[in-house]
Amino acid sequence: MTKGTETRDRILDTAFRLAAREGLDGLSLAALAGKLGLSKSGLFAHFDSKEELQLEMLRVASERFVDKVMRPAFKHPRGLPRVRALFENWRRWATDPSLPGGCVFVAAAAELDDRDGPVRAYVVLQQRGLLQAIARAAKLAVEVGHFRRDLDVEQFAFEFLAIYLAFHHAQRLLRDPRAEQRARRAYMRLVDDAAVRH
Amino acid sequence: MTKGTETRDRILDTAFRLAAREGLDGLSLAALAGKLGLSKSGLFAHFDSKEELQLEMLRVASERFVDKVMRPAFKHPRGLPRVRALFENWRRWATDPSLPGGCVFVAAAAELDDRDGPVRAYVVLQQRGLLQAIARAAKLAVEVGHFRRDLDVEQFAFEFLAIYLAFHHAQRLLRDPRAEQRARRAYMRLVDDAAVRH
DNA sequence: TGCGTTTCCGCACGACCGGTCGTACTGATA
DNA sequence: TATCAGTACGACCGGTCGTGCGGAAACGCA
Repeated sequence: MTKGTETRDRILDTAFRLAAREGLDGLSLAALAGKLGLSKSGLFAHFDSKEELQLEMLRVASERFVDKVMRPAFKHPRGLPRVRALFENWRRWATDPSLPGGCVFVAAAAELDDRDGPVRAYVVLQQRGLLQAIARAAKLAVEVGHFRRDLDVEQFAFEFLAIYLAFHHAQRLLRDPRAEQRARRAYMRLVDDAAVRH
Repeated sequence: MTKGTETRDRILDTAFRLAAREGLDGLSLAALAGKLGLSKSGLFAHFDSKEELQLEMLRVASERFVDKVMRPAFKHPRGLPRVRALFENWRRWATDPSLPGGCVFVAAAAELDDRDGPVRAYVVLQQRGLLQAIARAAKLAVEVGHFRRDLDVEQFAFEFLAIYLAFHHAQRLLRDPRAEQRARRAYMRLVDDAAVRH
């Protein structure tokens, strides 16, 4: 039991890294097995299908995301500090040098947007949850008095996500050295606008 | 020569539509040939390699983009009307029902962000040009007195693109019926902030 | 009408795809 | 010691991928 789950974890971890670079489809069983020093069939002993592997890998990615972005942010006090932590953690997530290849979910989102099936459904769920979490943090910032009372928190979440996507785009595709600065300025503008008028 | 270029155009047009749905890699010669009523080899007679086909297809996509988004926008008077037209045309481009599958460049951007080669180089060039065009339109809006003089027009372009990417995300992946409204509100906030204080 | 070029097809290739097969070694249980 | 689930192996399946080649049909000009 021990050895099995350990190998399974290794598989999912490697799959996670590989998928960030190659995408969900680009992740081939042969390449994954090769990188693991495993045979394709040895790999397959742990999963019923490639789709199941993709799903499990995305679940692992979600856990990591929660561990690295959400949970640490929610340890900061409600309101602006927490929103700021969310932004910084998230920005770091997209450029984590130990996890090269950018954000799996950004890649998956583009790949899956016109398809159907359980993998797409999972990514949609994850992204909706993410938007809700941002909106919740914004709502708390309203309640705590950092943001104005008439703030549309879902609109806030939409624009928050927008900054992240553009940052990812500028950083990974365009390799713009000013990407981080641009994202931070956009974030400041967003937060300034949401803040209570003084 | 006539028949040949005509077929070539048909190929590129169909490739363009297909690639929007399937991505650059997902676009397979067999599927493309099938949709064209051509054999794979007959199709291949027009291109030296798949990579060349991808490049040519992207060039066609760029032309279409210029035709449908940029050129009509630049017929509007300088300043706010032109910026607004840019936004509306672009939004329409991403949801054009006659071109299903979303924006090719968004799909390509996610696929190519970690690779190298001429296709990636072309997409990067195209995206940089796009950002420059937005920045130029913003600069004209400054000169015309619609935007404030201290506006960072490149920052404006970054945030303009951000809204588009988030709109694409919300529309195509999340299928959020409020996507358009969200994008428009974000646009208004961006333009309000860029406008001259009164 | 005839001829040369353009355009396309049939066919085959090697590589790789996701997936299955029977097999064998391991360590825990009985 | 016998049994058996867990784990991994190498060989192999049918299929699809991009690509190359030789020839036939259609075209455009004389």
